[in-house]
Amino acid sequence: MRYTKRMTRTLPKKPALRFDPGSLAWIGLRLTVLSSRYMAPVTALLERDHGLSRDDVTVTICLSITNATSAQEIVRYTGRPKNSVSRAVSVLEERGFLRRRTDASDRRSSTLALTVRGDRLFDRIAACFRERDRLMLAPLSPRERRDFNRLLDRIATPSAHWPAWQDSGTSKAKSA
Amino acid sequence: MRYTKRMTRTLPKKPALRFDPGSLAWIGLRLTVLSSRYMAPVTALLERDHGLSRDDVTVTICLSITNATSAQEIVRYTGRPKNSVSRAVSVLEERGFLRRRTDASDRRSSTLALTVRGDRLFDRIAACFRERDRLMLAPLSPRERRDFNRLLDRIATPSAHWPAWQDSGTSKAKSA
DNA sequence: GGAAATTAGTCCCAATTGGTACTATTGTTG
DNA sequence: CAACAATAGTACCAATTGGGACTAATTTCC
Repeated sequence: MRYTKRMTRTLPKKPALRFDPGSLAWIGLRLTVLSSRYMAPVTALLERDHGLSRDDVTVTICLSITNATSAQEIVRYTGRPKNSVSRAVSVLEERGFLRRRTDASDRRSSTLALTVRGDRLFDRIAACFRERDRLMLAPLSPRERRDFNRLLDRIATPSAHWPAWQDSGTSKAKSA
Repeated sequence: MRYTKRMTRTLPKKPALRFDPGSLAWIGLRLTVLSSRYMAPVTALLERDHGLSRDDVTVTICLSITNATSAQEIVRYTGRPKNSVSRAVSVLEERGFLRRRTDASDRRSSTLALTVRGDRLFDRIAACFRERDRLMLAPLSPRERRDFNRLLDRIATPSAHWPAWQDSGTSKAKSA
């Protein structure tokens, strides 16, 4: 199954997989590849057209589609490092996309809320995602889409409580 | 990293979603969240226990489960920047995980192949992924797993040819 | 009540990253 | 075949990133 060096010039060589995709092997990796193919153009476009970093987008979305109202909650929900979230919040505030109000009941934290401009920004972000969703789901029939969505949900919901690592026998020794 | 057993005052507020997960809304985003919950512990563990960067892992996997034999093919397959791939290849070579041989038929490029040590490294990487897959698929029955896998494949296969962006009406103007 | 521990958020800075320019080699065209 | 274009891979370096120290506010525990 090796490529012969000769024909490599003209063909847009596509490394074939060495395992059966019909099997469950590497399902998480394949899911990750899919996710990155899905996201790359989205983040590229939002960066190019609106100067938004990945975390800017994450924070904006998080404030719109979850009930998170503080930086800490965004950190917990997204798993991003807290200084990155902090930075994104500052940027979004400077650019007038969100307002920060010190929480009266806990003056360490701030209550975050998108401004009207922030809402409009979110709308544009959401449009990108919807467009991308449409592309992704194109190969499936309406019924298959519902099935896929249902199964995805069954997997994704518990994922919030997955252990960081279920410490199987893997040794901790750092190999030289 | 456990939460304190007792959170008397501070409720472990979990930002609830503001949309129906039963609907198809935000399916790509949910998939991305799942992917990052899946991957984060894997990359953390491989970094901690073996000093492997994300790209080191990517390259090792790519050389094992695809037919890629050159840096360029890895670039094309993974979408990673070529200098990152180049760096990873150097690191893996220095550490004795792969061997680089100048391609006789095109002396610009090198033929890459994992060494025996590289194969063993891959085995350890693969074990991480399998463990993670097991966790991910736990909520599904055998039949549902096959269904999910089938639908994922139907989506993921064409994703290799998705356009970077299908230039919908979105303006290119950078909003002030 | 007060010392100690915990938490929200910011700041600093070393390490990583990835765009771009560059070298070397190969392909292409007249 | 000379000149030019394209490609594989590396080097350079500016920008981004994220770990950890730090401040301020709050909770816990005695």
